[in-house]
Amino acid sequence: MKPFQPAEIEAAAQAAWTAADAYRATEKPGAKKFYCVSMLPYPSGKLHMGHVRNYTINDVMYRHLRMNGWNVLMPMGWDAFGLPAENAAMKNGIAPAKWTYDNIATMKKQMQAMGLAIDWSREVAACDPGYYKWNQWLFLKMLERGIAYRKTQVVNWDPVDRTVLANEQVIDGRGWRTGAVVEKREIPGYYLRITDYAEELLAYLDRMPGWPERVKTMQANWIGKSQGVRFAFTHDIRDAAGKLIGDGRMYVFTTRADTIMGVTFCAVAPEHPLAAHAAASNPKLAAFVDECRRGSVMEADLATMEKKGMPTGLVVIHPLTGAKVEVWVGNYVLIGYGDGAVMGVPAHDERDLAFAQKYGLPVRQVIAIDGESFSATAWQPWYEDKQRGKCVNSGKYDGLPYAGAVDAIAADLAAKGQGEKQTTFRLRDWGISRQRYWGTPIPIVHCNDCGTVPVPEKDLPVVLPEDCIPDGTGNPLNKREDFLRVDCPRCGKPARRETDTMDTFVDSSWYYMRYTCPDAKTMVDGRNDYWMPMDQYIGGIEHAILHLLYARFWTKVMRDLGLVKIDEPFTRLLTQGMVLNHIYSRTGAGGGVEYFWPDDVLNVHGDDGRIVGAKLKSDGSRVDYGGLGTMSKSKNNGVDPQALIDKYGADTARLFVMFASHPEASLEWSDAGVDGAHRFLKRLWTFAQARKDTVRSAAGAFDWRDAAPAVKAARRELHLTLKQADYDYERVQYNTVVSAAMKMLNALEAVPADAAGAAALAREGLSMLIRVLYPVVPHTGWGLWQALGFATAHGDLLDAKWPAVDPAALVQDEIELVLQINGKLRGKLVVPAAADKAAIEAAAKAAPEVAKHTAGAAVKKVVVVPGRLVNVVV
RNA sequence: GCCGGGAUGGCGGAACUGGUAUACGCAGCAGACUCAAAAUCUGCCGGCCGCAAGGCCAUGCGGGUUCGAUUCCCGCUCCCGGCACCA
Repeated sequence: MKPFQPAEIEAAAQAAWTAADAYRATEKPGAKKFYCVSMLPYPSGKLHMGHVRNYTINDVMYRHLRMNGWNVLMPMGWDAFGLPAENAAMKNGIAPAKWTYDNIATMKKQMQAMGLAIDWSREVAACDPGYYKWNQWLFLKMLERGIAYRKTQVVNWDPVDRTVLANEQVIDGRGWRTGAVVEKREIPGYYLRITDYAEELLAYLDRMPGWPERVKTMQANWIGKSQGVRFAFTHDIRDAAGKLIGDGRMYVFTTRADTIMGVTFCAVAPEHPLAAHAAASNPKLAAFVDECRRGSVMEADLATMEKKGMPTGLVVIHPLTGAKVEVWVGNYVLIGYGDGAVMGVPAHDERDLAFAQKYGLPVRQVIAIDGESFSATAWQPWYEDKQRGKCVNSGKYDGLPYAGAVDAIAADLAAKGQGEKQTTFRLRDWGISRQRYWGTPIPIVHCNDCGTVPVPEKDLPVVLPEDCIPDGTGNPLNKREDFLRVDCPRCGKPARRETDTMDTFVDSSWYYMRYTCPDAKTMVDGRNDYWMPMDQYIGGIEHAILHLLYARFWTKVMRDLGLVKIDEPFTRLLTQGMVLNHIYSRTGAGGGVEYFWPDDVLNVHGDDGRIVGAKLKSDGSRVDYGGLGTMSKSKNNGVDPQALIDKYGADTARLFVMFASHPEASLEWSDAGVDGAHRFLKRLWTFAQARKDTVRSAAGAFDWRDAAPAVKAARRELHLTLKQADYDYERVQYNTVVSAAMKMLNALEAVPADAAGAAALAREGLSMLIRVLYPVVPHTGWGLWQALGFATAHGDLLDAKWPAVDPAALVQDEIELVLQINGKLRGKLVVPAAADKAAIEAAAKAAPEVAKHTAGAAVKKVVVVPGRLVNVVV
């Protein structure tokens, strides 16, 4: 008997697939096509568990659908531009290009070792000029149409390295390399008008039944459509030249126009013209404005920082009451949102109340709710309740509910020419300029005479030099004269190339279309119309908002340019959960943090059983427990899939990752269980080899009516389990598909080998089991299919027909119902399968358990759920 | 802080539309085989009480709806993801 040797089987299976060019997909008009894509990986060095999980899900889907007759395409590519390559370059002195290409080679080899059904003829890398040329081309089209435009953006500035920092490079408000306090700085950059598509991006969410509700909710909230009122406070504040600042108007936006009568102060951003005006004659205020410039631009930082303010000494006039309202500078007011100024209504906004209490500002109640009392000092959530309140202390608006008050107030503001209703979106335009080297060059030339000039289409691509090595002090392209020097496309005089590159989200916004026609002479061609929209997209939940929203936007722009005929790119979306592992660290005396590999520590538990810390196995010294987090190299908590593959083979790794949890749930890593997965494969292999001759001899037809009772029971179990597995495949719950395969083997093993029909059942059962499990463990499936001689009967397993449930195998004469009394399980009831409700009720009333537990009390009600249970209520 | 999600035995998890909670596997315990170990096989395996029959409790915590709640509703706790320059 041939022992289970994964390395040998996997090599043979992969060689066979390669020889047959088994995964090359072609456009077959008329055939039912299925286009499934995994979010393309960043080539960080080696595959990690998240990749293995992602691609295995995709591969299982591919093989299952292909066996069910679909024309399936599964491509792969590389998100090859990005910051990590520059970081690696700084650390190792290797050019980002070389580092990236080396990583791609390594990771491609690992994917091939996993046995993934990838059509490699369609491979795309974002750093290939043949790809990013089309980023540049579409950018120029967007410029022509006004979808792309230039304006200032606020960035994190490291004053020591004199460079722009990514949010990731800011730690506790300081630059990660220099430790210098980061400053906000305004610089020019290019934006894409995603806000022009906000309405459509929101509306189409309702037409996307194949997307998880949670993702659609997140996107809808992110787009954040809200109705409100934009209105002006007037003033007579003039600059040094005597000119009215802002034409004497300070605009604010509010979604709570019904509370305007409760305004007791206003706050403006530190960069607001009124703040600048006041600061010019007030050194203390100038110092405060300067202080506000420090810190990062991250929203999470801004939202959690201490709210601070300072009075400007300026007043503006309330548009409805005519009252004077103090203007403050607030560090929490952002110049980039709306008009950079907000109204303060402490009585009905929790954050305004905190601010008012801190600085002794008045609180004025203007909304009341029947039955609830109001306190100007203690916050109650109902103060913010739009639906229950009515206006009070609001003059002519008293008694109006939310909607009525908003309408009346908006009308009065409009009549004065001081305000109007407005729909706003939380969504902001997409800033794509990055002051970094390793990305798609933005195809713009700066000319002293002509200003910013687009590169003509015929000169594309603007090729990125591949031999730069960044040193952390800014974009190395600024030192590359051969790249910088160019003649102005408009006037022909010497000019200078733009050195900013594009956000890597541009690369990932349309790569899945280039897969369909990687050699097209245009951005996409007719092949794209065959494969798109994508039938199934699979990737991490962390991409639920940004990447997916940008890709949807990009698709709509391509549609409006006539490049594609679709409105949405992804029909079905599967957001796989994160692969998590414990994080252990220790902060050294110098402030540096050292991370420890989870296998090297032992947990220390607190009284409540929670992990409170850990000890190093090597010397028993204490390390801190940092909770669960995504596996990452920087946290030193990654599990190397290659080690699993080397030790057990790819199929064990695939089986374990699929079995460990539901694809959409996060997966808490644990080494235990990998052995179990391997043991199961070995058990299956051994069982099938032992039945080899039996299976081959039982090729003829068998009349199941002649089977022994144990064989009939096992056959019923097999077909029931197959039915369950079919359902689980359909709903992409692959963990229970694996369970189903295990149950099938358990059922087959339990049948006595000499029972009537045992040989026929072994043949039918193994043939079924191998096919059901094949998508998960294709190498083992391939090996067994051949060993049992099925190859000649069905052709190659990859294109073998999916097994069918035999309804006759499921039929039974009697069924077992659960007997409940007052909702508690008290016994079982066996009734004929055909029994009707009345018969079941009668049988239940006659059951001894009922007499015992009701103790003669009158039966009030009997609930009968056919096929499931009877509940007797007394 | 805001938005989204999660919590089920010692562990990973299952339970489809409100209907037997803990399928399947891991770990553990006992036994078989073996000189022995490994491997393999068989059995047991949520907690408490009980000789047993059986009973009670249990799906993060506190309430509610229902004949019946892991599932629906309200209020919490903790954890995870995202927050626009990590990808």
